[in-house]
Amino acid sequence: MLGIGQLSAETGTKVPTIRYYEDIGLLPEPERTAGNQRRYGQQQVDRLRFIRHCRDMGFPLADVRALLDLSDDPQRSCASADTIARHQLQEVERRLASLASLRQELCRMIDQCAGGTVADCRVIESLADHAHCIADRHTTPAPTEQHVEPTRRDPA
Amino acid sequence: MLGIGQLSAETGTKVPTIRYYEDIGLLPEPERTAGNQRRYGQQQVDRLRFIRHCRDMGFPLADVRALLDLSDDPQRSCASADTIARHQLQEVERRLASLASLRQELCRMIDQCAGGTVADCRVIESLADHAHCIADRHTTPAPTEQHVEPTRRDPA
DNA sequence: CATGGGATCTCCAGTAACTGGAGGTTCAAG
DNA sequence: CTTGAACCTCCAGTTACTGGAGATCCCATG
Repeated sequence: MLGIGQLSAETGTKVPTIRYYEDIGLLPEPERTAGNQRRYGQQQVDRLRFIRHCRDMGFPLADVRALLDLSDDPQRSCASADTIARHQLQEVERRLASLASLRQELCRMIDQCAGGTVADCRVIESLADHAHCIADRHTTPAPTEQHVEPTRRDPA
Repeated sequence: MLGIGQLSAETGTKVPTIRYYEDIGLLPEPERTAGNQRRYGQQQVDRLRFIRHCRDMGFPLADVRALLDLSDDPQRSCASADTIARHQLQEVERRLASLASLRQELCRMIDQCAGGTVADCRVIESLADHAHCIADRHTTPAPTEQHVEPTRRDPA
């Protein structure tokens, strides 16, 4: 049986995070010593590793929860697991694309910076000027712009 | 002069977000009508566009603040703007790399899913099994693992 | 000039996914 | 038996917003 610190070291998860996962019900309440300290067995280690792996793959905790429920019941069809993974893949590809264009724009900005004063700094200018802006939300004087679905909130 | 709703439409920024930026001091307090409603001029529009563009580029608000301070004072050297941008570029490239390997792993998972029950679902298994895990944090029984710098918290 | 409905106001609470600290208790080595 | 590291609970803070309640304002009609 491991203490919470050992579990933490074993899985690369911070101690408060483990307690947090327990609070929100991702990890079951573990056994306790007479003195009220948590003790974990191999099952918990595996479960936490599963969670971490999911998180590393970019799954939000809600998806992780769904996946855990799934894997707790091996009789069920794996269709939903597949769906979640596919959905996640789409998300990842969306982000890849947007990061790639972002990188391009950053490179352009940096390349053009000659190192003088801010007055003629290309970086600042690029940031202020939306002529070359790749994303077209929030562009320039769009006359009749409605809420085109912000799409904001990829915390990239 | 624009009302907050017009500014919102003009820049693709939600109204509460504009007020939030004002609260945290990114946007100066605007003029008000006799009835206490905010009115914005072109300067504010530009400033908010600058902010949005920075955010779209992935700069955290702290960096945006630094960039704004910089651009408010055109005499200063643009070295720090350049530094911030370069730093951001590194970050972007780091994320690109990690997303790319993530995509690979997701693809592998999905390819192998034969569509049966969870018991033999490759997706679930992949998530549970760390043999192929690309990231090596939180891996398997690493005997002496110290805090190798979590590196977690790219909210990808 | 009255009125009504949409836009705005402030304040507060909540989101995700943790993270950290205060103040107190327990475990295990020496 | 002592001592110091690890652990406990509770709570507040982080980032970057987002949403709702309840009250007020603006302005285009009638």
